Amino acid sequence: MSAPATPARPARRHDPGRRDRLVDTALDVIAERGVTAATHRAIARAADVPLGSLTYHFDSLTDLLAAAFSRHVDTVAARFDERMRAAPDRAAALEILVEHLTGDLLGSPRDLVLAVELYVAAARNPALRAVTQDWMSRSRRSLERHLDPVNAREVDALVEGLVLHSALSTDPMDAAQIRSALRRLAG
Amino acid sequence: MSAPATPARPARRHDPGRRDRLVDTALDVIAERGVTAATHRAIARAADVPLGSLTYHFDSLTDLLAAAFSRHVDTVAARFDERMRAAPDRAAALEILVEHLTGDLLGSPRDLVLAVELYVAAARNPALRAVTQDWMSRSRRSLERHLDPVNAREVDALVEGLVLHSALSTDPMDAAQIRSALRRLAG
DNA sequence: GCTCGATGTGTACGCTTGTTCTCATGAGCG
DNA sequence: CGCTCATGAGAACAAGCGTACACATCGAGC
Repeated sequence: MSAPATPARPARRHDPGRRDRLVDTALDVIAERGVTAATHRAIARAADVPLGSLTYHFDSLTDLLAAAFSRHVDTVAARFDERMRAAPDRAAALEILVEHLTGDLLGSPRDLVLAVELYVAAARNPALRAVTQDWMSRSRRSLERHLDPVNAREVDALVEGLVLHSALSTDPMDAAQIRSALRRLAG
Repeated sequence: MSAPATPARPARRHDPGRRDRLVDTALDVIAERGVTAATHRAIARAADVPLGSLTYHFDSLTDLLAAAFSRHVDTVAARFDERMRAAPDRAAALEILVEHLTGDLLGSPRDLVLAVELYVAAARNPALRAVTQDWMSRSRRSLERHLDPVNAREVDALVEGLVLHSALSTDPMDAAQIRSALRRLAG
């Protein structure tokens, strides 16, 4: 046998789009095991690429994490803004927000975890704080399509708290409770 | 000279209360440099004790961090509950809450940072999640002295979100805004 | 078809980490 | 006093980390 039937690694020389794939894989690792476990080696293993490949494509681990979070924020913020833009009026906007919270966010543990992990990472890493602030400002701007700036800020804070509670508490609030609270605060 | 004039370390053999001091020092390190920087060595250096002393007094680093956060939660929760207990009625309770948020929490970066660091640590460490849940439930119970359970929960979520925003955002809300939002939600 | 620069690979280095281990010490008790 | 054992001290270890680097490989332009 000059060539093994099933090589352990497919010898992926010339792998265009690897950079992109690394960003996605990094996000997966963060979601599954947390930002502190998102090491070069863990991401390399998950993406099935050699260790050196990471430092070739990204100057540092922080760069890679920033790229990953940045992509995630882009995705979520764009989706949210699209929905808010489609709302005909304030009442509809609030209902969409409830749907967004209870359906998407609380429904998919992944996004919830990623949100908290971003807070975590940003709390100590200045390079990632820019991503968090981008997220906060885009979220607020979306809300401002139907709420005045001050109110948008209040609602945003409540949403952030609900997310945190849902992630860390044992018994999260249900859709009806969230709707009721949002209506009162946005009243 | 058989004995140096100023020994680098006072040879603190028999140091009763060292365990307590280690817990406090751990909290200081967490507040100043974050929970990820709170290593055995960092805490030992800050407390001016040898490295081995930490694993002697605490089975593991997690144990030490849990003890530290637990003590902090005790302090803050007790202080908060005392104030809420002293409130004659609902309106006064809300005002005290505003004071608590704007004065104590947002006034002292230390408590704010510790709150976020606890979220961070609990997000990944199951042993610390118990401390977070203890904090959340005590905070809610204090609020329930003047608010019904459902409302207490809503207010608690808003407070959590406000804390997070204050810690990570560039322009925190002022006391008047916070008061207004709390009044509306607790209405 | 050859060269050259971009990309991929694998190893190594220096460092920090949590934890363990052995030995020294001295306070409390008979 | 003398014993004993909880406590203190400091060195050591294995593991994991980010990063750097030397070498292989291949696509594209001449």
